[in-house]
Amino acid sequence: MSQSRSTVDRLMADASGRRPRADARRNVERLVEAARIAVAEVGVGVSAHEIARRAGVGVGTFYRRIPSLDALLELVLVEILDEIGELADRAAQDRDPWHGFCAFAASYVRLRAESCGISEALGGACATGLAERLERLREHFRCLVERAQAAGAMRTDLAWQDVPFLLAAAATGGSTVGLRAGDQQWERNLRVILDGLRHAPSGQLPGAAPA
Amino acid sequence: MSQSRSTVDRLMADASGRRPRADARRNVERLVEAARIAVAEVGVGVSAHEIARRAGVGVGTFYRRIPSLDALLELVLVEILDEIGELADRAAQDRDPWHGFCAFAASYVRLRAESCGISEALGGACATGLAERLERLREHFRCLVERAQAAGAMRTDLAWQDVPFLLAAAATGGSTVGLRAGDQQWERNLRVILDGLRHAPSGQLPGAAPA
DNA sequence: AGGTAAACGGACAAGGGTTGTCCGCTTGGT
DNA sequence: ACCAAGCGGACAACCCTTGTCCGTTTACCT
Repeated sequence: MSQSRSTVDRLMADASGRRPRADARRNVERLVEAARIAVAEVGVGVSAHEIARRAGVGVGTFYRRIPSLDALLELVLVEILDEIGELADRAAQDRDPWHGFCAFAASYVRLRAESCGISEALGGACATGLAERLERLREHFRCLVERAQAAGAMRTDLAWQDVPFLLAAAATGGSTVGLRAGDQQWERNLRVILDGLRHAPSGQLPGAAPA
Repeated sequence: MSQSRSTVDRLMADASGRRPRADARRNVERLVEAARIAVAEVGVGVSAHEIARRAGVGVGTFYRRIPSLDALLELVLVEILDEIGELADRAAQDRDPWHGFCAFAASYVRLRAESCGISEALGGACATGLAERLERLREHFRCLVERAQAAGAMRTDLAWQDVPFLLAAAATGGSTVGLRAGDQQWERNLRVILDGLRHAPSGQLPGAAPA
């Protein structure tokens, strides 16, 4: 929320020193919040009109304060990526490496499962502002995984680079073969994957670690 | 290939008894093959022009024999779903339930990983012709999983409905946090997941099995 | 209360993508 | 050599997108 406040402030910043009208600020707040929800529900492909509609304002109002649709989307995504970064920081300070890793994994998978926009942002090639965050995130993954492996809690026949893929996998929801995933499917998936990560390997992993 | 032949034959079938010209048949073959590759590489969102371009023919040629883009896509998808059904049949006849399950899982995940169109077809709400195949496929999953569980090879705290989600998860490829998956990432994912499926559970799974 | 500038909403233009058609030209088969 | 079947791709029609513009409304200040 504090994040969201500063985001709104940045958008409201005006070249002239004039203080903006109260309804203007309220509408920008609504737009940012609507964008956040829409990105989660619809994904990064959401349209400006759709966000305006959800915010209960016209498109004109959208474009008065927001430089472009892409700018708003990047704002929202960067905000969430920074949250993920904080989660990783906290997990890295856990006394128990395995417990810290599991805690982070759960938060990460949950965020991915609940916001398809974040999954897309993490998955696809993306804007300049995000690339920097992704690099930090990779560092976090490396740190958490290697610590858990060093503590003997995680199998060592896989590379830290495998773990982002496995956690992305755990977040796979939607539906398959006509079955619709419940809200907790990601937790069930994650449990199985964590069990697979902990136990002794059943032979050499095929292929090489991703670069 | 024999599948593909009959598919082409169906498309070439003409109201009048006239035998079609050789170039016409060749072009339809090329179109079906191009559609298959395009569905794998691009997904079910591929356009008619794109398929024609890949086949090296004009759009006019596309629409002469093919009733609609959707019809062609469904044709291609049904073909692959039927292949998957055959794989499941074969796996169900394996003497060793766990080995049979693993063999099917590997083929299934591989197909999903290598054809994003199939993943989409399995994942999304879909056309009438596919729904029937999905139902058969669910039956196959249930059979394979319950057999492996009855043999004591697979943990029993999860439902057969969880397994399609886990295998869909294993097929997750593309890229995450800026890392691009190699050709064998799905094999590495699957290995970890299979290890997680086999071993004794680490407590009750959260939530309920998907309906 | 009333004046005024800021803000609003949504019709609109412009652009890009889609499916599917049509017709002048080419080519395979007899 | 003939000619119908087949070909290619320009084209129409449609949909959805982003972003602009302007007549109307509204918050704020005196």
